Amino acid sequence: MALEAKYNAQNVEDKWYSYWMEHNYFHSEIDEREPYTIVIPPPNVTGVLHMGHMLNNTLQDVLIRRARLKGYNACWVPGTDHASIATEAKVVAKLKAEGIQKSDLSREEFIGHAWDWTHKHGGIILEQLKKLGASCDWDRTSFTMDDDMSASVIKVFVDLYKKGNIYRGFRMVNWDPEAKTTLSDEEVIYEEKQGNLYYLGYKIEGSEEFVTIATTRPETILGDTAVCINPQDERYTHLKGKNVVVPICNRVIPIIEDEYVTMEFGTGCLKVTPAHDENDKMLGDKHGLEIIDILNDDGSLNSFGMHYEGKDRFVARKEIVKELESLEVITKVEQHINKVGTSERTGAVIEPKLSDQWFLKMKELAQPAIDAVLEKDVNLVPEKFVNTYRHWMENVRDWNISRQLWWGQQIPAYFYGDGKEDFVVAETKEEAYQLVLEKLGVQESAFTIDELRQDPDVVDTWFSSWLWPISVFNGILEPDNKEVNYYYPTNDLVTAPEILFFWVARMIIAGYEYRNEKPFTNVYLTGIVRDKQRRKMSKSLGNSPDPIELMKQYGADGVRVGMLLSSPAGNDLMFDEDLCKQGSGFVNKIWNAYRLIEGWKVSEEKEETETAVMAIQWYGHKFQEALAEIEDHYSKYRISDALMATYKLVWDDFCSWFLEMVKPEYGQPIAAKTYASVISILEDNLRVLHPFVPFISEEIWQHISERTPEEALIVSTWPAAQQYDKTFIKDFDFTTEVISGIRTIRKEKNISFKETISLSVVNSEKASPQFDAVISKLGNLSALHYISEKIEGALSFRVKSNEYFVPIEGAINVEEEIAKLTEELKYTEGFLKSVQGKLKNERFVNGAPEKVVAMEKQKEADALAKIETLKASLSSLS
RNA sequence: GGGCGCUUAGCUCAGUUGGUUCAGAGCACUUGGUUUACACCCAAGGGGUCGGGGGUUCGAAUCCCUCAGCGCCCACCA
Repeated sequence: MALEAKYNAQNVEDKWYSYWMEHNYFHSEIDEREPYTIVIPPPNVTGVLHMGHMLNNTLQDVLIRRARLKGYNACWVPGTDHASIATEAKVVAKLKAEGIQKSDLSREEFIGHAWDWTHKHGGIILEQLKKLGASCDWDRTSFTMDDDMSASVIKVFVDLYKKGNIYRGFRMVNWDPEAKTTLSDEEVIYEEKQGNLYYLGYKIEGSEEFVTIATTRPETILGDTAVCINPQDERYTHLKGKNVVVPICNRVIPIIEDEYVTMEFGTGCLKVTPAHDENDKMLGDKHGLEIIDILNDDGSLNSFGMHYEGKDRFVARKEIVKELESLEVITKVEQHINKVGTSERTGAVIEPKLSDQWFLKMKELAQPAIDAVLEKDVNLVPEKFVNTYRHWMENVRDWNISRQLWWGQQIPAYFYGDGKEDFVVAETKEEAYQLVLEKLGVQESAFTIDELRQDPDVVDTWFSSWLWPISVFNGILEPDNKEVNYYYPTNDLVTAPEILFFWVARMIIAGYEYRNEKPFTNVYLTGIVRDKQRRKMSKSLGNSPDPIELMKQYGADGVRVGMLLSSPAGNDLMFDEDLCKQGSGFVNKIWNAYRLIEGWKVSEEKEETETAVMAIQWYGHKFQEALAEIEDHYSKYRISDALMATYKLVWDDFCSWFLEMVKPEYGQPIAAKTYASVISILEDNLRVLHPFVPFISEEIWQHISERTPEEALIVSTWPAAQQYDKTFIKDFDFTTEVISGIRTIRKEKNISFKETISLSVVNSEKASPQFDAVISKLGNLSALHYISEKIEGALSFRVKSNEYFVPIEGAINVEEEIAKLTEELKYTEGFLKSVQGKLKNERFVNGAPEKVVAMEKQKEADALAKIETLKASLSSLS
């Protein structure tokens, strides 16, 4: 069957992906082999594939395919995340477009819509991953809202509550007025925003005097319950113990004293609004201040906002400024840059808000997770993230895990009264009921189960995904099951540094808490995919190419290579479509190399050529050298370097040198023995190529000969490391220099590559003649002579101290030649001078290691010899 | 404000404990080449005071100090 001249990625890729699926190669089950496990960072269930996923999953697939070839029981668990807030926001928006408000629906109805949405859009992203070639064990596909996953979350919640790690607290939390839910500290993004610092005069009670405070949020004066000064501040000594009047609402509030106030900032006089600022809350608690919350859940002002009631906080701010101006209490307005917290999901400006929420105590839980990373039980790659991780973990604050949403695991807390402590936590309502009866010490008749009210809130999405490496193997509900015991801990985790705290750190915590063991050994942190202008690729900027389109254009193999070409761990990837072009160019190169081999006629009678014999020997060594380098790169997770080493091995060494050497003369057959070696070498190349370009490698592999399903490349073996001869490689390198010299002469003198020439050498280097046949073939020589005297008037070049001559009638330009030689002489003399300078320096001779001194001496001798020959050549010319 | 990291060829980056092969790779660029796998190709070639300055050393891209620029993370300064 003749091969198509042009490689059709689309057809080939679909064909082999189906074949792989059909034969279940991706599926893993417990056996006697050592497992190698990766759990996918579950993408949002309703998300679509973006460039970050492409990078991430290409890396994971490279790792898992290589592990599979290395004989591990490779298991890559795929799945999706229900993404509580993100998905709920999408569903709310969709319903709104249909004229339905969330508040019009019951919880059950809304969740029904959410499931519809999930079923409709969910899993698209997983289908897209298949296009990329992701060899996930699809039988194990999990979803964080699967029944067993949710049950695991509930079990863990109850467990942590019982252990006293989870508590309910009335605390200052981050409130997203758009999603109308609280957020964890990690979900708040601080952005620098240009704002104003308003200086407001508060009238001192019983006096005509004013005291000036500075604020960036003038609307909050309606919630002020004190003004605070530093007791050290002599400017305000006279105010101690007095009261002031808040403008507009005319509330009388005390002046309190606290060291907390920075005298240098603003006026050194601080207004205290305990309901709307964490520090103010702290002051309020300390000084027993009243708490006045002026905001509704949607960010509009409530009745404490007086005539601004119902107006959005930002509208109210503007209008209040106007009123304050008219009251002439604004003494100054300064431009002020401050950091404003915004919601990671909705972008809304976060309001600090006091409310009852569920919190997880982190400090104790974090300790084993800190130790694990510091003791390198868990390796972060690159290592620079260890510091960041440590710093965060050592200063970790309690985690607000409740969300005022419906889409997610509902908190298993049941209320039976109106008191702060009138609740129980249990896995089921029935258990909760029993607990309540016990707690109250009453009979069933006194309190019915229907009177129990489950907390309407759900847990943070990350409170489910932190169990992911355990729960995908059902290790929470059945801690001693065979699967989790076999596959856990997993080997590698590949993810973005953005979620180091959100997810990675918490998984490590959960791992130690629930398995008493790390969840994975290595964490490979990728960079962010950016465009050429270094902007992060995002939907809103519209600067992200569509991965599916890219794969159509360049083939999945091409895009994989493109993604990997420039993505060192932890460094951002400056994505450029040209990288994919380079990738598909590489695929094309592999394809054509195979077309060449495939087209040869094979002859049993024909003898192996000397060149081919040397080529096969050399490539054997070269391949091993490259393999060692590739392995080294892999071991350090330098995947792009491993790819580049493979790229050069295949393109330069295999195609440009090896194939050129074994290639039979035009129209001639190739010796059967040579052919067999070429095929074997090609197959080894395909094995190391496979993790990077799975499709074309399988295509060629299967085309080489008929293979049974057991013999597919995907489940074949990684080449074994062997001893190799470095000297042999070095000698060959010398040979390539000679060939380059011949090519240079041909080019300079315009001698066609088809025209044979004769070469003579003065072999001062005593170079081995073993490669002479190679030189003859690749240099297209008519003859190769060893001579002892230089040839006058011939074209010449040097490799080290060897001199090569190509006698061509009248081809030599004496002047040019003299100029060239003079220049080289000058350079060599300068070089000699610097070497001799070093050798004359006693401190160098005494201080440097012998090896280095000997080397310098050798350099000196070489230079002297070279100068001799150069001078001789010059004198013969002139 | 605290912490971490970066600065090497036009671009993206390697450069392991200072010393063979230390100034490299890929891409881009220049020049020449297509009847014989591939123009998504072949061959040859040009290109960098290793951010600036200072120091340690016989010797520094590599170690120390300092300055400049950039990036990331964390932090409640109104």
